[in-house]
Amino acid sequence: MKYLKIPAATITRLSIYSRALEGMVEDGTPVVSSKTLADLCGVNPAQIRKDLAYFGQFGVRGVGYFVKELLFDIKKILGLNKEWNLAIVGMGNLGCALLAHQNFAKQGYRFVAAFDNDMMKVGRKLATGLMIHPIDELVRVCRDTGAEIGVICTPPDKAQDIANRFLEVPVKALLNFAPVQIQVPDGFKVENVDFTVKLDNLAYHLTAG
Amino acid sequence: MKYLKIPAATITRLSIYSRALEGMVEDGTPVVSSKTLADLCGVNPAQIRKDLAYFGQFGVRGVGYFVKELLFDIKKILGLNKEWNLAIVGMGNLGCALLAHQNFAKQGYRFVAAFDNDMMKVGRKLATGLMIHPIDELVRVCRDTGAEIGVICTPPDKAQDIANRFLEVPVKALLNFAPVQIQVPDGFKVENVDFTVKLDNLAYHLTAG
DNA sequence: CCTTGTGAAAGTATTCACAGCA
DNA sequence: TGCTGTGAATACTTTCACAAGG
Repeated sequence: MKYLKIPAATITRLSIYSRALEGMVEDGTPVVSSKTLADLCGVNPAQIRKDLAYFGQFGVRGVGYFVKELLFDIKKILGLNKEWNLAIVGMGNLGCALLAHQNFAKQGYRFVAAFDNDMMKVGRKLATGLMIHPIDELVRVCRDTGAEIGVICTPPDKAQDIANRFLEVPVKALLNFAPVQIQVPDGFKVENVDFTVKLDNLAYHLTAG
Repeated sequence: MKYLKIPAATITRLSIYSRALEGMVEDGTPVVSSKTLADLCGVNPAQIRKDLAYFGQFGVRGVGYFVKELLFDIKKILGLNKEWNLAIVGMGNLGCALLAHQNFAKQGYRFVAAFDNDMMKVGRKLATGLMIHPIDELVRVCRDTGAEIGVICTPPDKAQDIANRFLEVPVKALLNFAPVQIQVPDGFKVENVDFTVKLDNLAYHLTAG
């Protein structure tokens, strides 16, 4: 496997392919062509083949891809052949909902630490058995629990400060639900989840599209 | 304003610019250069100028952009000079958290209808005064309440069926939190919010990057 | 002198089209 | 024959670089 810069969009699509493949495993579909998978994921078949080509050869000419094998290979590419430990900050409505959400666990993401600055919440035990810590203890608790990915669910004005604490752990990857752009040094990575940005796209589409 | 196909990425960035500009309005910053705004949003200054150029001329040479004016103009471009009515389906942890979330209201998005198939939930009144309806009533209630954007928070296997009902209303824009690709006809638009896709990106970065 | 607005250039990403192989 | 793997072609995006203008 020779080195080559992989487009970020390719990684995102691999993730989407894996969702579709998981569905096929459940249905018992043994083999799939790039055409069929493409239709399911709303992309061009050549796109799928190109995306996979960055990492090797996974198919059989004239046949297609073996679903289970391909899923396994994609998960391995993405680094999902291990569990990842998450630490979450901001136990408001959204934070609590994320903690309880089944999808994370299903995909191998596990919450190992939770934080909030509200003294009414600190010390409370969650349904999962997780205890809420004050934010001052973030660095220590993250180190103790082996947190690898930080999830930020605080109001926007707190987000950068929380991020800075994570950098100190160091936790090198952040999932940010606050509607601000977080600044991090090279080597760290932030993914933003901003619902209202998506809604704005829809609003634009309804207005102009 | 001459016609030209606008990149989807441009719309997403406009939305991000508007978040930064909102912050500046609060701080009382009167004027901003493309350079400063770019640093704040993590993009190239020329990118900002190009994005805006699709829609007209908004700046003053040698000076920059008047923050309030630019924010107003961007919001108008995005179609945010009106309120948008949302209908949400699936009142689990996530659905309830979204309903309660302040950001939506702040950005001019208002929930006007809520649905669930769980008979324990149907008929319950939420804190916002909203009543949970059974999904069979989706088409009627959406028409009555003037819902314009549908929000799907159901498990993945229900998502396409819900989408089909929305199409019938017709609600032409959907925000989908279920980790499946939803198929819709031309003219309809779906935006996906999949946390685990974002997490997979982070996992890849931690593994390979 | 500073910063916008914008053609032209560079850089990326996607799609085509077909050779290669089961 | 059918579908993958992939170079070549196309399309799209971003960045550069500078003229225009307060």
